[in-house]
Amino acid sequence: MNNLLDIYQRLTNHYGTRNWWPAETPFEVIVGAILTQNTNWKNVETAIFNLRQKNALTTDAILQLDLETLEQLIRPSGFFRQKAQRLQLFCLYLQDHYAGSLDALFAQKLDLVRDELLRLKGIGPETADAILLYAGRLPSFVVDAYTNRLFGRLGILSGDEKYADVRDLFMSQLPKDIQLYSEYHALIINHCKQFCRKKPLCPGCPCADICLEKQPN
DNA sequence: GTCCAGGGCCTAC
DNA sequence: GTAGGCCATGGA
Repeated sequence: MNNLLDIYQRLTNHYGTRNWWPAETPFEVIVGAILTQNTNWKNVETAIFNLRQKNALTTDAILQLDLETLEQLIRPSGFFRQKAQRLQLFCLYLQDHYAGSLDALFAQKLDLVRDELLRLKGIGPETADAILLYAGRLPSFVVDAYTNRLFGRLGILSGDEKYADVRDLFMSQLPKDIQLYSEYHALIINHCKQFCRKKPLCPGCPCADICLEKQPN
C-alpha cells in the first residue's frame, strides 16, 4: 500500500478538487509565490490587488516602477523591502535571459529551470517548486511548513528531514503527475488551515483523524 | 500584548 | 553544515 497516495485519496474524498493556485496568470503565480513567503495569504491578496489596480502584474510594469513605489504597493504582504527587490530581480532576470517570456523559461528541462531559479536571490526551494509547478506546469512537488506539520503528525515525517528529503520522499512514492502534485499541496494547505492552526503540534488536534477516518469504504 | 502566517538570507560558530 | 537573528504586516 502506498501511504502517501492513500492519504491523498482521503483528502480528496473529504475536500474535493481545489483547482490551485489562486491566480489569473502564470506571472501572477510567481508574484504570489514570492509575496507569500512566511506571510498570511490574506495579506498577499491585498498586495496583489494593489498591483492589479496599477496594472503592475507584468514584468515590464514591475521593472518600470521605482523601488519605493513597488514597496508601498506590496507593503501589506510584509517584508516589503526585500520582496520588492526580489520581484524586480526576477523580472530583470526574465527580461535579460528570456526576453521576458515565461514560456521560454519553462520550455527547458525541470531540473535546469529549478537550478536557475534557486540561483536567484530570494527564491529558495519552496518558492522555486511553487513556481515550477503552478506557473510552469512542471512536475515538482512543493513542500511547505504545513506539509511537515501534517505528515509529522501522521508519523510519516520525524521533523528532522531537510527540504530535499521530504520532496524526494513524495516524488519517489507518487506518480509524476502535475495535477496530482498541484492538488496534493493545495489539499494539505486547505486541511491545515482548518485543523492545524497551532505549531508545531496542537494537542488533540483532529487533523490526523480527519484524513484517517474518511476512508472510501 | 502575544502568536502566527503557503520562507529565505546572512552571519557566527 | 547548521543554529539563530533578521526581515514586517495584519488578523486571531
